[in-house]
Amino acid sequence: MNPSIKDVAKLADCSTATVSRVLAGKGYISESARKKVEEAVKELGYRPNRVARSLRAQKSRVIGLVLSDIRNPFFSEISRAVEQVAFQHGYNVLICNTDEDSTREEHYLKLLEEEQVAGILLSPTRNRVQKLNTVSTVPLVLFDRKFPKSTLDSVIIDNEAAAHALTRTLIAGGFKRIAGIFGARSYTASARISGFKSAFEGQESFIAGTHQIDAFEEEGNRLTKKLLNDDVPPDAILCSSALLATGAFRAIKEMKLRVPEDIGFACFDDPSWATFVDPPVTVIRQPAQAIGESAAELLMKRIEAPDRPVSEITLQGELIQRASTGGN
Amino acid sequence: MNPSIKDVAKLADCSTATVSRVLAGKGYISESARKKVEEAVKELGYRPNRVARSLRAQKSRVIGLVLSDIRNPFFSEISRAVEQVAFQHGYNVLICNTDEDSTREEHYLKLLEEEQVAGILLSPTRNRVQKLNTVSTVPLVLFDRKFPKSTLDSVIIDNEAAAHALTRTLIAGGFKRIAGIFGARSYTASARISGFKSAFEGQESFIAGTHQIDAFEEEGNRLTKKLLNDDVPPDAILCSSALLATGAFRAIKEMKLRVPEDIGFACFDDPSWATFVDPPVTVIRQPAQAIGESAAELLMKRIEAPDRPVSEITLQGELIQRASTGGN
DNA sequence: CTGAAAGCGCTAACAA
DNA sequence: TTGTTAGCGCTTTCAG
Repeated sequence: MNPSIKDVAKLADCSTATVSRVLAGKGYISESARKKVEEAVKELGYRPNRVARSLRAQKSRVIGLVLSDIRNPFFSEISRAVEQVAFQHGYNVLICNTDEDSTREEHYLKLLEEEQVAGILLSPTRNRVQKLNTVSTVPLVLFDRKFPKSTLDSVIIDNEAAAHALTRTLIAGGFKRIAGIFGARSYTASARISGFKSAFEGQESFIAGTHQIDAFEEEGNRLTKKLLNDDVPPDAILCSSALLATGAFRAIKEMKLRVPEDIGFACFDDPSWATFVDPPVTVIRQPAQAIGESAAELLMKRIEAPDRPVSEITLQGELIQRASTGGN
Repeated sequence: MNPSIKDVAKLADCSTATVSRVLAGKGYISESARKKVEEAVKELGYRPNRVARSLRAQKSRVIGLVLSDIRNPFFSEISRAVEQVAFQHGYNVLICNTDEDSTREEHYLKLLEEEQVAGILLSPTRNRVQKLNTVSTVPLVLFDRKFPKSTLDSVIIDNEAAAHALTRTLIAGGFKRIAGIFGARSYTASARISGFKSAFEGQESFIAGTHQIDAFEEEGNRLTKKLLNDDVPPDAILCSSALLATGAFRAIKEMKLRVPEDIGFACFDDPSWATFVDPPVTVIRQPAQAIGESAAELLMKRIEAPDRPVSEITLQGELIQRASTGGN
């Protein structure tokens, strides 16, 4: 058994309250007492039991970060930013991965609340608002995705504008039949689809299809092959995430098509390979770090002031034009 | 305030002990009592406080997974496997990201222990065994990396054999001056370096350099550019991880070199882009899923039987030969 | 079959 | 400046 505060008190010949005060560094403590306690702590290798502490305090210095896909570099980037901010405020971050599975999301949300975390950062998998009732008592900030008219803090990018710009780049490159591949039903997907669609207004190009699938690499690969084997295949493809794009770009290469001559290509996120494949890929880079930081800061504020007004922060994606969209 | 077990007991008109028994599903309970309690639970939306439970039980149903780099797909793959196994055994997984920073590693190890997790899975950042004294009381299983002569369970791949095979492929492709880029000091790096070196025995090719750097994309990029700008640059590069490889391959492309004509290339892990870049890259694919599963299973066993003998599981990497190593 | 009571390790009143 | 004490929410003897 690990030593408890009692053991320390016994060794330092004082009460547990004194030990506690020394540890917390508050209240009045004599120099001699402090010294004795510190020695005892060191000698026993004492470390406070956070579970007891949390039970007592009815909260902990831990926040939960619920990611919909840990393999998505966009989310890992965010998690690093979150950790950084949290650390500065004295919080620790525990990460949960839902793999876009709303059952697991619910499970983790419950777990985190039952673990009495101080707050939760979430990129919700689906559009079902009821879910969030399960964590009603815990400060919660949404990032990357939000709900239509929710009363929760959120940090997202202007997905509609970004999708619009990306699609327009493809149109400007001379592509006529553009297929869009988006993640499954979510606020983000809807917004991007709006932007995608609105980009065609008053243009000669048209939509060759708007697809929503699970945002996994293999799904993107499968669908792309299917589309390109159609009787009238699209002449350009837009993917709404790095994972989808990886699968799609692989499909294009597997089918020995040339980009942009045979097929145009553009995607969200800035996959690690986007600059060194042939040709480099036009992308919307999401300010992942800024998103993570803002979300974490918002959560810290919400924890400290649960009744503050709701903030909805919208950041802008950055269009990076490369050769895959032709034109220029 | 969330309802506590007392509230449930009051509403169900029984003692907290009865509620607890119903919840745990053990001990003798009358049908009528069970029903009343279940109704009360539902009505109040009661959810047990895990912190209190853990404090009482002196342990939790949570295991910690400490990753050295959450952005590395190899680790995210592992984390998914770990979660799957853990779930089957009724455990939840909390992920901590150290970014190869041993201070943060230590921090998280302490945190997890203080949070009374049931066990920890760790890919240790550095070779300092003392560190692990800080978690001496918690069941701990190492994966991906281990220590020379430790008394801890571990799951790794045969890094020496894998590096040997990968290097031999490069040599067979006719490359003469091969540079190896490895992650910073770790058991894994050492083993791979051994395999790298031993591959040259009795061969005409020789080592153009054995480099150890932080396993980040930018580092790989920087070093590769530097190497290729040398007076006598290497004619092939071997990278010991996907992240390093991404940076290195990007450097090669940025310098407009042709692979394998100007420079040979091979790496560990199987980056998502390895099949569709020009040319496809020869790799050692690590059985990430198997590693994660084995490690998690080992941990489950260790938790249930703390005194069982130490297991060291070694899996084999798979050589996937593609065009970047020339030959054939 | 059920309830009373103790106690996990810690902190915060309150008293001294 | 320090100690005593109560209690966070839960489970688990031990009696009944």
